[in-house]
Amino acid sequence: MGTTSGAGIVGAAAIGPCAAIPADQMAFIRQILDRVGDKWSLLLIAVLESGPLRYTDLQRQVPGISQRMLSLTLRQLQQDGLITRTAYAEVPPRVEYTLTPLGRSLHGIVTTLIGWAADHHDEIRANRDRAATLGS
Amino acid sequence: MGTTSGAGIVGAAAIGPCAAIPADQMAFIRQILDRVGDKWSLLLIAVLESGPLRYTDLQRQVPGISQRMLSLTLRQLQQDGLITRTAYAEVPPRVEYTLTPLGRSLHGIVTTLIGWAADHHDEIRANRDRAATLGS
DNA sequence: CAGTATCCCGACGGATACTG
DNA sequence: CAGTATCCGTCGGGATACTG
Repeated sequence: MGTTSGAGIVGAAAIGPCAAIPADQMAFIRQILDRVGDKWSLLLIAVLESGPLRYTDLQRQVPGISQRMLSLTLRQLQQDGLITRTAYAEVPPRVEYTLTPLGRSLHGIVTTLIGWAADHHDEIRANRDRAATLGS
Repeated sequence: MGTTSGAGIVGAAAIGPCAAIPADQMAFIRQILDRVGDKWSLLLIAVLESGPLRYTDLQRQVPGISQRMLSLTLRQLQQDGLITRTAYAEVPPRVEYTLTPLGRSLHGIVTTLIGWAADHHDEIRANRDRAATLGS
């Protein structure tokens, strides 16, 4: 599918006003979304943008993440081939995590999403507050 | 995408190899991610791309979503100002949901993400399977 | 330093039934 | 048609303690 699938979806939707995304595509969209849309993946990818980071560095740069979730998320990302883990056999053990090319290809989207969040954060906040006020 | 703030984040990250995303930005990035990264929001936005849809249409076009989650997600999206809800006082009640301009601005990102998912789905699958095999 | 192991709670979300 | 109400299971994920 390469660069065609994305356009394929758009194209399909453009065929008719009610053209749904095919059910099978829904399935793997959800799979990717589950991985990418979890609480920490995107944040870790965003933070890894600027270069390799060690376990402790990641923990420091992503405030609020627990050791458990850091380990878990890193392993998932690694298994999906989005990051690589490199352990150096040294006396104080050192492990570095790096984005793979695949991970870097996602990073552009992450950056865009973060940019969108930054741009519209205030607007969304306002809408949310306004809805809460009207609802009360 | 972001016209100003996004560049700001990128710029900040570009300052130094270890420059983290500021903690306060982390906070609202997480807020946006929580909303956008949940199980159904992106799918609903994707489906609403092609125009207004009614409750039942949405339920049909997003296979697997329960009435409960459809209602809940729609209300959240509405409160955030990403979609509008229009009820027509007719004898068979009719309600239409539409993307707001804000929602449409997100939709571009959604499409990109879905395109990415489509493009790299096979690759990720392969990586995942390979990791599972090696691990056993 | 770089993790793993265990406990545990809250929410996310599905199924079902009911309503204006 | 367009929802709401209720019940209930699953599991994401935090806190804490321990290990190579």
